[in-house]
Amino acid sequence: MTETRAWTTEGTDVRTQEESTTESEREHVCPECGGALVTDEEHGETACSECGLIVEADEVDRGPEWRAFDSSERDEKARVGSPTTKMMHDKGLSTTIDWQNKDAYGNTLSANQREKMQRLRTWNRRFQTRDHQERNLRQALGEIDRMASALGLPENVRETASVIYRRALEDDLLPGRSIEGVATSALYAAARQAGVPRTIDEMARVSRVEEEEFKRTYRYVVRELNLEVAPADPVSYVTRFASELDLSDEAERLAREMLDAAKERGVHSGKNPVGLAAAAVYAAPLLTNEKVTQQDVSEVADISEVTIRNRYRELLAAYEEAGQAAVA
DNA sequence: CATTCGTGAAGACGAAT
DNA sequence: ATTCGATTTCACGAATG
Repeated sequence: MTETRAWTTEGTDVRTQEESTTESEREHVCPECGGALVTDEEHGETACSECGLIVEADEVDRGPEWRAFDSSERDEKARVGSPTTKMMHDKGLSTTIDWQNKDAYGNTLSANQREKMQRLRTWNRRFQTRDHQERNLRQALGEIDRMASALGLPENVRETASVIYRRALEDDLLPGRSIEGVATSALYAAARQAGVPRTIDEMARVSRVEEEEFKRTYRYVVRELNLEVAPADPVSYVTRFASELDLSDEAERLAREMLDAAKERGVHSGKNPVGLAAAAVYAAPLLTNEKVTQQDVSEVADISEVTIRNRYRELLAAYEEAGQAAVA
């Protein structure tokens, strides 16, 4: 396919052999016959002008993918349009309407016509912005899907996330922020709302944005959209942490119990729920004589050992209180 | 020796101004 | 934008088993 291209002259390659030799660079010489080398930018090839040997062929071929053997066939197969550009979101392929109230011959339009054109401009602008939002959305949804799979989040969470993202898009929250960041935030919020929260660290690990940007964007999105995201329930982390630490069911049950006791006593207000969950997952095995170090829990939960210590003191206190209340 | 515990300094965050 | 209070983290040393 590529080898024959050097000899064919069909398609949009209307330049003659002489033209291309004069306008192209010829710094190199053909290794086969010593003839001048010609770079054909349109087909992404560098070929010898004498023997046709292709020296470089792995650049982008901008020529047509079809071949035509006479002019009628060419008319049939050719698809027309301006060259594409990366400067515009739609690569310049969409309709544009001139601002001047002139027709194609330069004549001024009637008032009636002018009004019509004004309406057309309005609609055309709407289609273009809609178009670019569509692209934006598609990329974001792809990202949400990718991260959701990486985090093992179920389908309904992805749907919630995409709804949140759409709202962000409609409320013009995107300018100045990355698609990635907003997508990550939407997924994080959705997971929390669905009661299957992931920690900020887990999110940041699968996201393509830095943790700092992610947190900033998340706060912004929540505030602007008035999202109601209740503080995560520590209990929702317990199962995951417990299984990663190979805890017994007994210990896991105990951990939940302690968290419930703590919740009733309002010990958890203002504290990082992850830290509380970590403390419970550390404290429970102590009571069931399983060996789990603070360091183990710290690694699994991404919480410092100090915080585990602080929380678990409070947790034990609350649990004992609750226990005595139950006895009394 | 490993693990746990407690502390003070420092950073980060949200709220209020 | 700054300040303030609460929380979390880090680094360290001491205590415990």
